[in-house]
Amino acid sequence: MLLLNEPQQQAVEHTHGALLVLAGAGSGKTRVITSRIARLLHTTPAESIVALTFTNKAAREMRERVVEEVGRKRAKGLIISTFHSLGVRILRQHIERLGYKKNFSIYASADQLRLVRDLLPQRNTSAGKSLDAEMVLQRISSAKNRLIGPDAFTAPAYDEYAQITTHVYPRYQQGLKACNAIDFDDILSLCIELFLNHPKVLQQYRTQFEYIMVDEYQDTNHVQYRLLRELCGPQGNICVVGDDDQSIYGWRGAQAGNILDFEHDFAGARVIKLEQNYRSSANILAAANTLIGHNSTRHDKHLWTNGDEGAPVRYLCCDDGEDEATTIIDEIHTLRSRHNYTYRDFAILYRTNGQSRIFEEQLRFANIPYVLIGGQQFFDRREVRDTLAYLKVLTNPADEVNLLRILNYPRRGIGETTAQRLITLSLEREIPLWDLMQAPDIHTHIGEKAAERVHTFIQLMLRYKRLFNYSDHLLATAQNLFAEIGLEEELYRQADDPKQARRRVENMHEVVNALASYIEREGIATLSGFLEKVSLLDRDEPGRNTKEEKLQQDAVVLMSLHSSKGLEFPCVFLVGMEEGTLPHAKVLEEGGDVTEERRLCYVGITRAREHLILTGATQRKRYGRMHPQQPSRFLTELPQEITNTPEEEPDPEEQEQRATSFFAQMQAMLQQQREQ
DNA sequence: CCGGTATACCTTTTT
DNA sequence: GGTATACCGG
Repeated sequence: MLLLNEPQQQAVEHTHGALLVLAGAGSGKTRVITSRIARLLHTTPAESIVALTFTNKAAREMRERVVEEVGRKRAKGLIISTFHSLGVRILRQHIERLGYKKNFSIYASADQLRLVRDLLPQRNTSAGKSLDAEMVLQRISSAKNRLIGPDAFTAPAYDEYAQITTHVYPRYQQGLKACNAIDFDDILSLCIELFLNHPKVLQQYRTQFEYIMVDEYQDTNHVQYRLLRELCGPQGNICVVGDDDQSIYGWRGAQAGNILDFEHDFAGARVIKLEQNYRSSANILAAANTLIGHNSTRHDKHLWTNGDEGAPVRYLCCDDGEDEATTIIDEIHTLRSRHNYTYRDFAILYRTNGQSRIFEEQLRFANIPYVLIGGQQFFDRREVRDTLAYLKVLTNPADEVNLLRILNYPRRGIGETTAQRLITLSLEREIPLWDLMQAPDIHTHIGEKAAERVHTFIQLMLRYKRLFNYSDHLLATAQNLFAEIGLEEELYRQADDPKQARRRVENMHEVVNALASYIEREGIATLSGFLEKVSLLDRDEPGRNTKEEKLQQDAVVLMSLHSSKGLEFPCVFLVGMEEGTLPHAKVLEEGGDVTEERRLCYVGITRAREHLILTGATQRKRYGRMHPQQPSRFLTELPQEITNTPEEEPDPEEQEQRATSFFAQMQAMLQQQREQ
């Protein structure tokens, strides 16, 4: 085991009071955190140590590292979780004090949108376009992140959508409450509300959480900052770790100011800088330092290494997107045979998830295994949402957004008209939909035929509700339910393309698999427990245990720059180095923050250990049309030798590689033909 | 009430 | 190039 360097050691030993660790990329901050936890465990019970991260993946990895260091037994009881998981954990215990029931649902984007759409006035914007629910939702979300409630919300005159939000926000919040649901932002803001209104509850947590650690502190937003303040109290032992140069979530309300202000926010705070880099070659670090030097407001840091110069960083300018992909595949073949890399040593990083498509196609064509991280959220896919909607309603019948969603899915002859009549009646009588549907006299309002169908539907739901409550066979019950309502058949019927249908059915099965592995992992498995996990977007969970996934282990990794933070790879391809892509056009148009785009690029560069290759194209297909592209401004901000490199003379060895890669392509092609 | 086609609009980044 | 909504005919 390697020794800690001097500043690392200091950070580990400073256990009392406030501590800020400014940890440059690759400076071993995870080791500091885990060593620190290990050290605390000598004197403190595990339950009083809390470590907060932003992603489930980071939390899981941190726990694994701690377990490696101190053993499973001593790590037991440690609270290592995301902010949101901790929030839900707190709310599960105390939410009744805030007027919600314990079986509350968590609404993520799709559910939220549905709710907002129903509340939106039927008029158009001044520009004549129909109202965009997402714009309203954005404003609600950002208000909640600043702890501004529906009553306190005010709109500047120039912001038309904020004006609308003034009316929608209060009703949105009422709507959530009526559905016994909270949205993502509520998870944290309701915790604050709880703490402010119930000091005793807060006191209980303050006493329990003796040591608090926060990873990626530069990404905290206002609510998270407040939550930390509340939890750690005036004298708290709080240790935050972060790097302002890697702050890339400003658009989500993260305040890099939190890390810049830490010293006077928390009295007597100690600051320790970690600048020695253990990850990247000197060439890669030079690129990183030069680029980030173009940002002005930041804690001054300079990464250095004892290591070698390493391979030169390269920039490859390609003709178009397809050429970019095949160029990278050639590079993978070359690097792999020269350096004995495995596929998982390679990562392809891009600005937007949409860029993954072309790489997927070409990798598949070249028969190279790959894994796609992130992308279209698994749980946002329609068939998955439909499947989950059933489970949500069965745990929380007040959840009318999802009740209406499944009322006529699969088609059972309860159309829009009937649904509207039910809604109206429910408002008139002030009875929840779920109860109304069981009323004996609804046929007089919606007609005999419709009433009959509603009756059949609600009887089915009631029956399964009982089964889920009283049967031990969670999994079998769910499977029976989906079989009985004929979800699979519906998916086949709906899809116009059999391939697409198969994918959707697979996704539906994946939900069942996720449920199965949840049951396997958890001692006491409940439907609501499962839904909670799902809502917290633990996107690595589904299928994590499937065989396919295991077989694919040795695979090239594809992901967005945002999700690459915290990871490292021997070989990194940073693709789409073009104006409009990185930096993204949206940021440039809206006069947004180019420095954040620069940090994003910096994050990408610093993921690389040995080989870093930047690529871009001179033209690219956009919305199906070719469009000329300009090289990214960030290329001019790198050391000159990277962009000046003339094409190398292809040496004989390389030519041989080309031949090999051609051979591989032929093989792939033949393989494909055989499959058809 | 349903399923088909026309069409508009679009793409950041994620807990 | 793809997807979500709008509208129309059965």
